[in-house]
This record gives sequence, structure tokens and C-alpha cells, in this order.
Amino acid sequence: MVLSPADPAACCPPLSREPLSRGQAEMVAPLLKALADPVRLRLMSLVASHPGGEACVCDLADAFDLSQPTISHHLKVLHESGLLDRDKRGVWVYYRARTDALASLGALIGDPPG
Amino acid sequence: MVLSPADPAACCPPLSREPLSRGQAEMVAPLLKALADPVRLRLMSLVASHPGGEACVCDLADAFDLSQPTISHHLKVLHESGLLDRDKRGVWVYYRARTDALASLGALIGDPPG
DNA sequence: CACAGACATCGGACTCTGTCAATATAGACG
DNA sequence: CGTCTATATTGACAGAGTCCGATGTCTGTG
Repeated sequence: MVLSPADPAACCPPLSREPLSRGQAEMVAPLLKALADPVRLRLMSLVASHPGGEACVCDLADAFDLSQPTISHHLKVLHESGLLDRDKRGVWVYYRARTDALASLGALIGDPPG
Repeated sequence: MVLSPADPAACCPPLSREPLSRGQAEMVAPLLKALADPVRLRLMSLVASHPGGEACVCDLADAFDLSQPTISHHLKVLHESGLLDRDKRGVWVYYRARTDALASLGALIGDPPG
């Protein structure tokens, strides 16, 4: 089993406030790496902006010109990084955006020195 | 010559607001890719939090256990993505964080649906 | 001009990543 | 149980990324 980390970006002050330690950088970089792909960015946005806050794979796959395993792979990356929650209901799997993780990450990057 | 884009993340609504288009995702992903490396994250943080808002390569290189060409390479990636400005003064090169680009990117990721 | 120092570029070795086709798993239903 | 449908896993491969040593470029100085 693979557990999804809680909110890795919540551990660090904003980039512009003080230098990130090596350990902190190694915590945060995987989150950014997970988002740093056009397909995963769109997947994340599709899920996060979906009415009800969640979307099933069947809703998502149609938006792309990619094979089903490829979509599944990208969703796995987002899930394992802690940016998407997974919820299997019957045959369908619903993904939900971790808005707390997105908010922490956004603050880490964008917040001024304070 | 390589020109540094203005502020790519300023073109898009927050992730959670509405689905990112394919074109938008392809604009933003390179910014995230540039940040999605532990070394570049620390470099960015070192520059952004440096007193005076800028730092020269000589200040930065000491913080890492990497060769000088490697540091230079990472700084180039950050510069070409539009996250760092370059300013050569005499023999030294000073880098300055593009706080506008960081703010836009942070808002894109972290802002709520609104 | 010659030299030294700060930084960049080049060429390579090696690892990581995105993608697909094929196959597996797991639930619903007859 | 057998079948259909939704999703995940595996294995393979091309392309991209990280890193280093060697070398190049530019600038100040004697």
C-alpha cells in the first residue's frame, strides 16, 4: 500500500521569507514535480474545478488524447504526491483535490517576505 | 539570445476555478518544472530571501555540494523560465527573483474557486 | 599583451519520465 | 460461474533531465 502524505508544503515558510533547507526542498520538490506536467496540471484543474469537488476517471479521460493507462498513471502520481484523494465507489473511482495541499503550496511559492 | 518570458502564470485563472486549457497548461507547466527540483527550489529561495533581493553566483554556489557548471545550469533554467532576472555587473552576475511571477504562480495553484 | 578569476557552454554518462500495448484486477449482473 | 465494464499494473522504449570534467568567454589588473 502507498500512503498519501498529509500536506508536505505546510512545513515550510514562503520561499521569499527565508532560505529553504535541503530537507525542506526535498519535501516540497516532489509536489511541484507532480504538478509540473501539462497533462497532470489539467487533470488537477479538472478535478479541482469539477462541480461537487470530485470527478471520476471516466469524466477525465475524455478530455485527453491519451490512452487509459496513461491517464491512470498520471492520476496515481498526483495521488501519491498527496494532491488528490482517491475514493472507490463500486466500479468507479472518484478523485478529489486536496485543497489544503494546494493552498499550502501556493502560499509557499507566492507569499511575500512578510 | 534567449528572452525571459514576462509572467506566464498571469494568463490563467486559479486551478480550482475552471479547467485549464491545453494551451494554458503548456504555458504554466514549464514554470513548475523549473521549480520542481530541490536544488533549484533552494536556489530560488536563497535569491528571493537574500537581503537586497539579489544574490551573485558566488554567494549561491557555496551552499551546495555541486560543481560550478551544475549551479550555472540550474540558474539558467530558472532564468529562461522567467523566474530569475540576470544582471551582469563587472565580473559578477547577480540574480534577482521575479516576485511577480512567483505571486502569479502561487495564486494559480493556491487560490480558492472564488 | 598576459594572466587570473567569475561565470557559461559543451559533450558525455547515467538516471528518470511519459507513453503505449498487453494483461491483470475487481465489481455488477445475469 | 461467466461476462462485461471500469480502472490499475507491467514491461518496453524513446526522449528528457541531472551531473561532471574540460573548455570557452568576458572582465579587471599588472
